Amino acid sequence: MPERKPRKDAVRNRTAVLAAADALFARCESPEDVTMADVAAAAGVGKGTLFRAFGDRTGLIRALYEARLEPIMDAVEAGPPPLGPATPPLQRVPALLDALLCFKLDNRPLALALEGTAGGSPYQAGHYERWHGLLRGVLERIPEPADGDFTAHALLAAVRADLVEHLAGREGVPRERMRARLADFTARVLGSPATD
Amino acid sequence: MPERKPRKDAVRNRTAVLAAADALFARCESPEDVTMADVAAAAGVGKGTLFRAFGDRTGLIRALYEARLEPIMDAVEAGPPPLGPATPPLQRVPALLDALLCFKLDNRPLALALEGTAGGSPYQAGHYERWHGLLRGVLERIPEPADGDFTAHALLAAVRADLVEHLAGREGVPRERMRARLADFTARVLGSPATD
DNA sequence: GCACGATACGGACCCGGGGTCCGCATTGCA
DNA sequence: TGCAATGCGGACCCCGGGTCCGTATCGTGC
Repeated sequence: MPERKPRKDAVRNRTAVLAAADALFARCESPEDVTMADVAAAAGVGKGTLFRAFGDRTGLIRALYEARLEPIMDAVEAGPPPLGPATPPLQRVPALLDALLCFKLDNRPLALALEGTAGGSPYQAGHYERWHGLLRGVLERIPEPADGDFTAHALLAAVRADLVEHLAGREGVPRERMRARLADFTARVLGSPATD
Repeated sequence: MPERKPRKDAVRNRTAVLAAADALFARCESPEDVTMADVAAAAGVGKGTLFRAFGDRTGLIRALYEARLEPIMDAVEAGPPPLGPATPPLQRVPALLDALLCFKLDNRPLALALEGTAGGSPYQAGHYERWHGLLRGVLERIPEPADGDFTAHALLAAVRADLVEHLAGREGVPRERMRARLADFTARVLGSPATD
């Protein structure tokens, strides 16, 4: 498996496509009105190129998403508190959720596209597995919630892209308010009385 | 607006389509491999008829969903405790969520279809508004959760069709266990220590 | 610098599914 | 029984994801 190095034009095209797609998704109302042909055209590339580079639509979106998410994942896996692994669980859980929420607020169309495209649900998206595993692990280091597995699922559900979109986009809930609400909710789930 | 009564064959066809679609959705792996043409064929009807009766795919699914949901809605709006309006909020919230969970467990493909089809998210589905308004109203009658609006969203997110599908279908979590987990989670959100 | 195999390009093409249209059949009222 | 009005059906259109292959580009050995 010699992992032969790709041709120069191939990588150039790849990055061009990534950039074009990023721009298109950022400027769109709904992710499904960014078509593959659009992306190809915007990148000055043929559809074939696009599909060869990313396999299919999901692959493209995943690549974009991963690129954007990378810094956060780094911070989570090896960064300083409150995201990094050295953080005590009771602070880390809300920090993780807040980071996820902010990420989705900052990348609404992309997150929406990923969660809406990957086979109809985000639960086979790979990312989800990682986040869920992570959260679950942290939750299990505190005694309170009996079942870390389900709790992790339920907490992650509270920051799903379309809910975020609904609140932030449709209803115009301001960012800080959403963060506060989520923090509140998380605190309540963790058992510590927050506001009262 | 005289509300002219429909012809007899029209209503016959409508019910035939409903029945056929119901059967098809019940017997399918994923809702997107039930095609409109399939439904029409199974009902012994032309596509035109189908679209005339229901407008579009979403309309069909909504009609099916509503039919299935009706008994529960009745029980919620005018039934006895623990679902009916006479129930004290602290018991009614978990009862509502449990009912919703059970409903989605019993109608997995349908729920999946509805939440996955309606414009890419369930949040403009109409049903959602109702459930959310209801839950929010009940939540606001208890002092604990500061923001009933967000709390309602977050709790409803925990019983989303694709999460239910993921857990019950993919991971084979048994029904009673899911109900218990959800009850636990709900209790924790409501501030009352449940298991410990 | 050249020639030639390997690699990538691109856009015409295919396919499948949602949705439409209109000539024809059924209905139901006088 | 006759005649609108209403509904039927399936051929048809559109559009988007995905494929294919003749052609252009790359890059390596000489």
